[in-house]
Amino acid sequence: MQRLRQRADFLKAATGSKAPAGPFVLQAIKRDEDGSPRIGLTVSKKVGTAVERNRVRRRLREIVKQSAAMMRPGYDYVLVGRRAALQEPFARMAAAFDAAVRRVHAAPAGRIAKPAARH
RNA sequence: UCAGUCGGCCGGACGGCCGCUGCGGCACUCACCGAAAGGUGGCCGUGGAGGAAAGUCCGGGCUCCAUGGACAAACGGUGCCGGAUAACGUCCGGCGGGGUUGAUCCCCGCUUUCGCGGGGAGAGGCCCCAGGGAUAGUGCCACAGAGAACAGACCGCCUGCCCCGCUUCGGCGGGGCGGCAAGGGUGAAACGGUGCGGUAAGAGCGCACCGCGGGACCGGCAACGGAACCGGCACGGCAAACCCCACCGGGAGCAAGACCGAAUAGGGGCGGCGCGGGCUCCUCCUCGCGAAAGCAAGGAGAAGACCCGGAUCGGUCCAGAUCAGCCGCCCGGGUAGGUUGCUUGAGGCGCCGGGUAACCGGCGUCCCAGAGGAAUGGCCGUCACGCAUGGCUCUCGGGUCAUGCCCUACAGAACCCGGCUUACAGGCCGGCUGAUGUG
Repeated sequence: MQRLRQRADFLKAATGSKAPAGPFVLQAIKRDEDGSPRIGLTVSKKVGTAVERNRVRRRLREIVKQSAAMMRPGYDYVLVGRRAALQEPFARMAAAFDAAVRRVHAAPAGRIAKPAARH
């Protein structure tokens, strides 16, 4: 899984479709070519101290690893960590990520995808 | 054994599955991304957070910039002495001062004695000290109080002298001239403290003890300590107010710096094209001379080469300055981006030696994180530890079992070292002090 490293890639992904969940926000955008999917993680200082930010980053990265098959080639994904990712049970977070990937591809680019039938 | 305090150390262990990243080896010379520089991708082995990685408060290394050298000025910092160190505001050893506790000793009063009360000195323990200079100068010392830095007499005390009244002739009361600074009161601080003598009352006026100032000489590398003797006692505090003295300091920081290097814009050079003018070869027309070849004049068109060039500024000229179309190639600077700097270092460990110690020396041995939208992890099992609840037991301190929780406190390297400061669940070791128990 390739990672995003350039600031320009992150800014471009922010203009794509978005899927907010509790512990994170998923953004996705189609690239010009059909290479393997790329993923970037954003965990700002608002989330907490360096220790907490690192932990959020690691848990999100692990979820991405487990659900790598769902991601489509030619897409760039950016995962914005939220503070809830510190405490959320791992299995629930993984399920939320799978749902977010589906939502982000169902919605037209530029629109915010609503959570599907929240109950 | 427990408590307090000081110092040092550790800060979950083992295992399974799946990953990340540095290095080494082997494959691949292939695929992908990129204009390029360069990057990504396989398998095996191996390394992979801290005592504070934190705050960024000091000190260095390293890099670039500035600077002719030295000194001074300015600004900032440090400030007892000696040592350690690359250096420090750090560390070690020593000295001094203050606070608290206080063994012991001294003085005075009462007491037959035992002893009681008041005052003073003070070994030792613990804690604190921005601990140079107040005779270099300037400034400040509020309020209260009579008087506060060449200080004072409000209340008060005194019958020494004078006057008045009374008198039981002892004196008493009032006023004045004077004397005093002991007591009251104010204050952070009142021209040393306590006691005795002395006196009208008092006062270092005299004396004892204590304090204070000077001090030959002695000890110590020094800070400083001791001290014969002298002086009846003065010379206040604040430098964390300015200031003076001594010493130290150029600035910015790995986003330092070095190398590679697009697109676009801009810079320089070379070449070409285009525009205007001049001259001319040439072509055509008209006319003249000539027998002809040809010569000559005018007009029109016009290729190549050559020469000159425009605009603005300035009254004009010269000189000058600035600006100036299109295309191609080359060059240099440089942005994004990439690579590097990047981990072997005032390094860790062990032994020996020196030193009270901080620390230093010698020998041996080891290589111990190097990311970059930022690796060092995710999930799980067992055990240990902790907490909560419940059961059982019980010598009432605990022990044991089950379940649950946190799967752990503070906290995540960002160029590298030495310190300081701050945060920290729980645990281990040692020194000192005290209490208790046993022999």
